[in-house]
Amino acid sequence: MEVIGKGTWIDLIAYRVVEREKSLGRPLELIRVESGLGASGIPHIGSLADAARAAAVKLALENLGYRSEFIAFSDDMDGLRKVPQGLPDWLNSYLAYPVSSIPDPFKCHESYGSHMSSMLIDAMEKCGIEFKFMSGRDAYRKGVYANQAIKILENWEKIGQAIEEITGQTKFKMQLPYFPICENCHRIYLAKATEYDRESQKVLYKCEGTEIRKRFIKGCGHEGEAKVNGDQGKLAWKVEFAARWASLDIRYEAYGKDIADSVKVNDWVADNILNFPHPYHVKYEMFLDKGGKKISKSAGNVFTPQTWLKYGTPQSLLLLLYKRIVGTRTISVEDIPNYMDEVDQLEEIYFTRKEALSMWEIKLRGLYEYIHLLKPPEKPSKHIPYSLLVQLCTIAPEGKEVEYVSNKLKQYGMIKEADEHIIQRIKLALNWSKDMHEVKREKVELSDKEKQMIKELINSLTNDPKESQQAIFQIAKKYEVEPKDFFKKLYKILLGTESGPRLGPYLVDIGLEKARTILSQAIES
RNA sequence: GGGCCUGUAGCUCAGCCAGGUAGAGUAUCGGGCUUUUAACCCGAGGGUCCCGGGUCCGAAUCCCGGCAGGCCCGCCA
Repeated sequence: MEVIGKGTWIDLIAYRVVEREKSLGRPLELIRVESGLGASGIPHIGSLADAARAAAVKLALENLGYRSEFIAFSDDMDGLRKVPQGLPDWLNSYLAYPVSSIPDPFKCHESYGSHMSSMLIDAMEKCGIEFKFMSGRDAYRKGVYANQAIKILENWEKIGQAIEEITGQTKFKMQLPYFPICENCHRIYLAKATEYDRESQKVLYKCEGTEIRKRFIKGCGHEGEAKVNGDQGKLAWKVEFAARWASLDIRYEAYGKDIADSVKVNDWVADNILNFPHPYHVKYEMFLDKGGKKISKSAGNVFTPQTWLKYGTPQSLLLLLYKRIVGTRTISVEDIPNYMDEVDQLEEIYFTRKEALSMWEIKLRGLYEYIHLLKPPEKPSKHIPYSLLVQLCTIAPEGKEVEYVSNKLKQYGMIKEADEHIIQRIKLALNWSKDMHEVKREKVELSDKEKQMIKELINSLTNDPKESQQAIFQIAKKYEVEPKDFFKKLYKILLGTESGPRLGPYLVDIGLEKARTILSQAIES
């Protein structure tokens, strides 16, 4: 069997795009792919997935020998329909405002919309993804798809009929698929446009109000007109993609199953009204949050790419997104160690298995190249299991974690010197350990005898791990207590668990001063 | 009402989209670490790949039909 590109699903999509374009007879000088960047809420990992995968298809097309471009398109003309959890209440007074007209609640960007887009852009940049940015507002302002909008509005009744046939929705039989921004109250969606004037290319509207998310929002009653060629309003989603595809010559765009109906309608509009064969599509399932200990406890905390990057490398995040496209993915911070180790496994395969490969290995090597955006490193890095780093971080004395962990790694003979790469990994594992592997010391019930034993231990601790270890046994023997039980109590006090690392070395590692403090506190309570 | 996803070891899941010897982590059990019970290291057991048909030399994987759980859309975008 002949392998396409790097052998992954990404290559298969690129291949199918090219084959389809050939059969349509369209020019192949430039194959443009697109991804929409949501601008109305905090970008989820799923938002990054859409963009990262489109970027990968672009790379695959180039790898197959075609020129390609990836456009990341910010939907910043969309109105705010719901204030995301965790954002200030005053945003409620901006409901139905285009997100590009709402002040940035974080005060660092031009608008609410640009703040949200910039969070996604930040994640893309951290992953090394290259893209060409476009803003919806700019596109409307410059009249980028004025011609398409005019064609759509001229045929609005035909389209309304098609929308009913495809989705059962009858709304657009009674109004234009165009939402003017009310020039009086500056909100979108509330004004109903029922008439299109071909001569002046204007839409006549009345700001009546509408139901958004089961809540009726009253309009201001203003009657006005909006010029189609400009940013006085926007096309409804049901037709907007089509206009965008046709004017930007988009050949591929993936979509989530939540907007499947809109895509169907847009395909019809592109094919039948705009005479632009719709782009090749792939439908993907949603990402579902599984949450994770501390993370999910704070309300309204969506799983952002930034959250992932706090614990994992960009490559581990891209692995999550590129591994496969089919099927629902549930994501959790608890999975990150697995993905980190899996990246190392892929690297191992990439650098050791270069010939006589099975399809399986070809795919994995391809996957490794894609998580490096087809620019894999020349040499493998040092592999240390993430779980080991986490464990070392968990027992590391506070404030000196990186130093402690790198010293341990040296002792284990795993590294000679802690370079930048290792230190980075330790920091990620440290974040994970702090948030996910929390040491919770609860009050431990102690008998007077046990208190006495601990007091004696405090006095017998020395900087020699062996001596300290022996001290525990000697004290247990002296008080005629099973060493086992004494150890249990000590673990409980120090780590909140019933078992743990060899205590002598551990006590020395955390520092005698600190060990004594913790033990003294336990006696006092 | 329409569409989609999932079902694999006790548990959590990978493998399925391009068919080729059934995998990992965890739990369990056994062994190791010259006074611990290790969170460490080595090893073992553990499977009707949800059920039933079909295609194929060959099916966890592709097709058809069930069963069970979940998700999305249904006049917001």
